[in-house]
Amino acid sequence: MSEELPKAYEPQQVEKKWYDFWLKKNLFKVDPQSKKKPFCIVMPPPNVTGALHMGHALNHTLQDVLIRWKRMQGFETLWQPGTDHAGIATQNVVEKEILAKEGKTRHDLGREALIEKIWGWKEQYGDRILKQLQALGASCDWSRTRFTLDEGLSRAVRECFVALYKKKLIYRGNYIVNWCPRCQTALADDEVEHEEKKGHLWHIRYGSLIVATTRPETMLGDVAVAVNPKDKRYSKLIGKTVVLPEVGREIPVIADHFVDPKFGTGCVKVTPAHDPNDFQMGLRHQLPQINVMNADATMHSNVPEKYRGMKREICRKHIVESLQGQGLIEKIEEHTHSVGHCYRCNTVIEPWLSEQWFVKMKPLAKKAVAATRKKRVRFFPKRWEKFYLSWLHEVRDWCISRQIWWGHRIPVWYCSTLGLSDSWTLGCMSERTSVRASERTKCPPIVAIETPKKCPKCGGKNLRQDEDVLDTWFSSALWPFSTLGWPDKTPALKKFYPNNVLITDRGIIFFWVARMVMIGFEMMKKEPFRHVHIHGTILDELGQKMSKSRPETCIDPIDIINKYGADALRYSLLLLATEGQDLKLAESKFDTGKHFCNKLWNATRFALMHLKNYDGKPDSEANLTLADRWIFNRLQTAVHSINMALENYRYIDGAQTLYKFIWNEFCDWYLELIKPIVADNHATQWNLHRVLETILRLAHPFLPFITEELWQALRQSSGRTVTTGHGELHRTGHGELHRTGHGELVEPSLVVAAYPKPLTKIPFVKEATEMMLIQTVVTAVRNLRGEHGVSPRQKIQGFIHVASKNKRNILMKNQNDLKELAQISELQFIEVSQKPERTAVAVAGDIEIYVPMQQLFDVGAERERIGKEITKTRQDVASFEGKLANKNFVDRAPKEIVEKERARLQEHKERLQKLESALNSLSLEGRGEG
RNA sequence: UGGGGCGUAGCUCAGUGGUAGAGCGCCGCAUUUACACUGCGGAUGUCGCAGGUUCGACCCCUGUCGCCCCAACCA
Repeated sequence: MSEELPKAYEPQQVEKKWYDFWLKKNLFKVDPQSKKKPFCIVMPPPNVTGALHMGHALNHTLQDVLIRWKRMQGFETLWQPGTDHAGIATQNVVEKEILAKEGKTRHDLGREALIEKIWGWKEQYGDRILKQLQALGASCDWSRTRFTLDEGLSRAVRECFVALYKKKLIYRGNYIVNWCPRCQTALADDEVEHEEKKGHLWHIRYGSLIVATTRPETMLGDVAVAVNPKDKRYSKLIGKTVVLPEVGREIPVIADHFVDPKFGTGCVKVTPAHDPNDFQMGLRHQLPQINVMNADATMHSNVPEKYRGMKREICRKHIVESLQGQGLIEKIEEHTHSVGHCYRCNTVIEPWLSEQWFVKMKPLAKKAVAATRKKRVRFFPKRWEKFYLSWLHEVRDWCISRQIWWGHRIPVWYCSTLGLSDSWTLGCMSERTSVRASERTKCPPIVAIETPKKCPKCGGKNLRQDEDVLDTWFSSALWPFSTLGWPDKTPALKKFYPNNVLITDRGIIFFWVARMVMIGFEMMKKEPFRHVHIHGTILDELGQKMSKSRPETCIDPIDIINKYGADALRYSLLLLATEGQDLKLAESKFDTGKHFCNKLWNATRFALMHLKNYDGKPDSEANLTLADRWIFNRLQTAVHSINMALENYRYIDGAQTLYKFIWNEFCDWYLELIKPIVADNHATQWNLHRVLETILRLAHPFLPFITEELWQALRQSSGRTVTTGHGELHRTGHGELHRTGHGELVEPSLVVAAYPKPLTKIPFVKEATEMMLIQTVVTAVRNLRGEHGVSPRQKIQGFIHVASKNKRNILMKNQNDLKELAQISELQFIEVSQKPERTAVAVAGDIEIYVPMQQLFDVGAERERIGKEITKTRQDVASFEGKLANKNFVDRAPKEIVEKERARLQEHKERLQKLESALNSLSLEGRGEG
């Protein structure tokens, strides 16, 4: 026997010890050569600059529960960890730091130096979030940790880019894109967040017309005014021209169906270089595109001199003032509209014309849709499937080039043999567009996995790589196979692709899930994963998303781990994680998990105290008490439902079942029942041991740390001869042996112990029913005490009448338990006629328990109590009678339902009768007394 | 404008076509006992509103109100 456990669970001392032990024993390490069935989850790679937040905590708890469960079930489990290089975010972080520390911008440093600095930063801080995941208990194979920008994954990105380019699924084009003037890069459509903003609608006179605009500063790039062809007001003007104020340019009036005659004045200024709709309109009418802004959203040199270099917001002010001065502002209206913001830095997005690389999405989406229809990819809960399909149906081409330096540089080279200047790489995209090196040389771009030595067309050696890098999500899209070694045909890739399940938040279904499915099919010909489990989003107490910009809304998981323990954090989250529903969180919620851990801790403490003299040897089931049999029945029922719950991603059901079983059955009833006898009953000791040991295995995926601590303590307490219930231990594939050869344990850990398997037939069903009867009677007596304010410890005398012979036998046989739990000193089984005078009565079904009043019970209170029960029972009886009096019900309802109602009516009638007679005798007594 | 979710006890949320559940909180009782991070007992609901289907609706259908999320449009 080891030292006794402390009185309360102290997670801080336990967690680190076991996590280190698991790592040291390589228990999370996968063996791709193993013959065991594979089970693989890839972690949604957290942002390398990130710190663990509650969303991660929930997401990784769910993954860990699943992976630990499967590992214990004997699967070869891989939980693939890693981080994402998060191009824009990471570059922003490091740029800010350099500016603060050295006062330098990235341009002062230059590309190579900045990238070097970022790698340095990554080496120093990049594993912070992974360490935090370890504190949570995440059982990933850390030896396989990958980073989207590491060498292998970069090769995968280049392979994929080249393959898609060759299939004409990647193209380069001059389009209007979402441009963040602060990050100075293009963004994909879904990287733009729209916010409702109060603004103005300025009505500006353009010669004979009045246009309405929310962005007067873009008028400098206007090339036309459009009206609806059916709009009679303006039909005469179509084909005419007007003079653009401020600029003096003559621009045509065109007719286009896009224009809504009912909005504003019905006249739209057309600025193809600064508005996506105008861009399309411009293409339809072959209009020029005049870019009036620089990359930083200051005004370009092609606008009137007085506006050049102004920020767009300032320019707007000046233009409006100038127009007002000329009397050209006809009206200013309040106008609310949604404005796009950069999802990384919240700067207002500028729609901007530039040359970018795109992925053609329609053909990819088609395959993904087909596969989803064929159930190759299934969503849990199912509704997210529709959500994802509807996005795929309307998918637009994906802008994948980013004008930043941190990321996978686009594997495209341009031949510049003719000795052109570098002008095409300048920051201003319009200039860059106007001078294409490749166009001048007439050599096509070279798209290659390896850096080319010379131009295959002209043999020129003056090659220059495209300056842009790829969207981070491009590399994330390859994650399910790039992490397994692709493009090499590794054993891991063979064994673990497709992955079994992806667990994530709905927020990245478009960004990531859909793109993985599309790219997975395109590159691997197979779905990346079979199931997608979408869990809820964590909200703060007020139901708002937790946001770094409002730190007061955030609860830091690491704080919670320090204060409550990782198991408490995990378990509390699991109890809140309703299927796919968002969860409101307040710190107080973590008490539940903490209390539960402490309960389990103390139950084990109790067991260890009472197992001190247990020899660790099995006994015979024949020697088990009713309580022993009952708890074994309840245990097996729990085993069954917890396995079912996990099978269906219903973590909350699993966690709740565990809670109820451990707290309300094992602790509240079983431990109380065995208390008086366990110390010298070998069979019960054996049963207590096996049930507790199974509980710890059952609970381990939910509560990895405390269960390991307790399981090891239990193991040591009974020496090494104890086998693990129904289980044997699994080999992990690496390092030492962890299983029982023939009952002998070598370096065991709960991590690789067998998960309790549901038995084909749940045992001791009869005993479970018997126990229920005892519980009913005990509860009835306790209720009586409670209602009369009689102390739970105050022993009372009891007389019990049981109409059914069978039930009476059961109760007689187990009267010691009954007496113990109900604190009855003397219990007599009687006929109704033998009922003593002056008693309080509890009625449970067809059983009556009479308790002599003595000084403990108050006649008045008892009359009142019974009166209340009678009222309620009468209501019940009336309700059943009403139902059964309804001919339609009796004729049409299923027979068994009608029978059930009849039985219930009978039961309640009897109960009523008993209560009435009890009240009656009390009343007589009352009169007698008076 | 379209899609989706939610509305059940004071709070946070489960739930099933057959008399409404849990945790927390609240009230009463218990104090050398595995655990006060405890035990025993109790109270608490027009299941958003209105219709419909059904023998029977919290559950299915229709409408409606409120809150939230997503997408599209917004000159």
